[in-house]
Parts: sequence; structure tokens; C-alpha cells
Amino acid sequence: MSIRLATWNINSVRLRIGLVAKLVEEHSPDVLCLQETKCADDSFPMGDVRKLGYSHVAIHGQKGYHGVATFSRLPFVTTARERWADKDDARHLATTFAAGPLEGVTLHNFYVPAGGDEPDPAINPKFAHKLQFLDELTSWSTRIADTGGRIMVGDLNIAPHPDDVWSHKQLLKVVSHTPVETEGMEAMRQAGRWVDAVRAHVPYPEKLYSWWSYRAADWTLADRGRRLDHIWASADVAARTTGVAVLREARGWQRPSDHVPVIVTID
DNA sequence: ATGTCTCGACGTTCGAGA
Repeated sequence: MSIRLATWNINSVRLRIGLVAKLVEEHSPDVLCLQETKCADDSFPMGDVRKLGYSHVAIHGQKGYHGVATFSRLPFVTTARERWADKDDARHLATTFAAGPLEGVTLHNFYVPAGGDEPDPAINPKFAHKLQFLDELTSWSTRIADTGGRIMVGDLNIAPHPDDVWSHKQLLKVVSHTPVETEGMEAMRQAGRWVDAVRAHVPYPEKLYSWWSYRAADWTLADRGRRLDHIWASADVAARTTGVAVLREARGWQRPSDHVPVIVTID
């Protein structure tokens, strides 16, 4: 039996619950991780999620900003909501599958800080926060590097490789692709012995994006995208992945999120 | 590439965050 696992920055789950339903109808993920849900836990559209067939739901939200949620058809037993970078701002959720093909596997759903506009931690506290978050992810990855059964997904808000952005040269000073971020992300990946499950199936140098700005008049025209949304796994789990899909077409749906779903299939 | 979304709030428009 194979499992489909999806991650998607939905940019308001209440506004786009219809698009979540469309994703489920068309791609039927067994596990769905959302970021930027933007609502408090008591406002979450839980009834809609259950109607979509997810009887196992974990949410970690707050009013207005950030927020993550994990839906599953497979039971999970433990839920952790860790505190990162000295803030309680609803950016992480961990669940461990209790039965089925992924039994014992822990899934971490992250929404890493965007980091503001100015890539200088001395003058931009949001960028300093992002770098601190990245440092903590690296320390955490080091601590769990020797364990198997790990998946981490989410909007990591960094496009790590020159072929993960439309123009490496033009984005070197743009937050999401600066050297301190891309090198930090690679250090984190190595510290945790994480495998980039998406690039395992769509190798470099093929261009691959998961986000296109709302600000472009026509996102398809210049195709100025970035790959900010990721699925990483420990080597044992990565070896079981058989394919990935980045749903570029979802950027053209009615009132879309600026991010598109990324899906991995695990045997 | 200063453009477009979403949210909450002493709201009918604005500032903040992305």
C-alpha cells in the first residue's frame, strides 16, 4: 500500500477550505500538512476537514497569523507543539503515526518565518528571528540525526539552490535566497542527514518552484517562482519514496494561495 | 519587482505581515 503525503501553504484555511476540498478530490492525499492557516484553534473549520475523510487532525494555530495543521487518514498518537526562537507563534506540529504503513514515523510540519524584506539581522528583527529559527533547526537536526523514521515538511521559506529560483543572480540579496539562508539550510540538512525527497525525484538542474508572488501581473508570463516548500526525510523513509508532484496548476485556481501543494508518494 | 493578497481592528479604510 502506498501513501500520498502533501504539504501546502494555504494562506488562510477558512478562506480556501474549498480549494483544500479540490485538492482532496483531485489528488486524494492520505496525509495533508497545511501552513499559514491564520486562525485560532476554536475557529478552525474542523467539520469540513472531517467531511473530507480525515478523522485524525492536529492543529496549532493563533489568531490572524501563521498556524499549521496536519490531517490524516492514518491514526497518529502523539502530538508535539514545540516552541522555536523564543516565540509561541504556532509554527510547528509533530505527529507520530500509530498504525499503517508509516507506523512509528514522526512527521514534522513547519512554517519557518519569512524574514521580512531587508536581509540584515542587525537592522531587521524579522530576519534575525528567521536566522535564529534556522540555527535551532540545525541544533535539533543534529540531536535526531541518528534516528530513522523522520519526515519534515512545510514552508521553509528558503529556496536552497540556484535552480530553485527563477534567477539565482537576481535573488542573491533577496530574502529567501541569500547565502546566509541557503548555506544555513544546507548545514541543517547535513546536520540531520535529511534527504530532500523532492529533488531525489526531480534532480537538479531542472527548475522547480512552489511559490509565485501575488504581485506579478501574470504569474505564468515571466514564471518568476521560488521553491520554498519542501519535503525532507531520514534516509530510511526517503528510500521508500517513489515519486513527487508539485501542483503548479493550483496557482491558477480561483482565488489561489501563492504557494502550490507538493506531494510525495511513499511505498 | 513597490506590485497583491490576508487579517484584525475603536472598521466602511488602514497598517502589518507575507
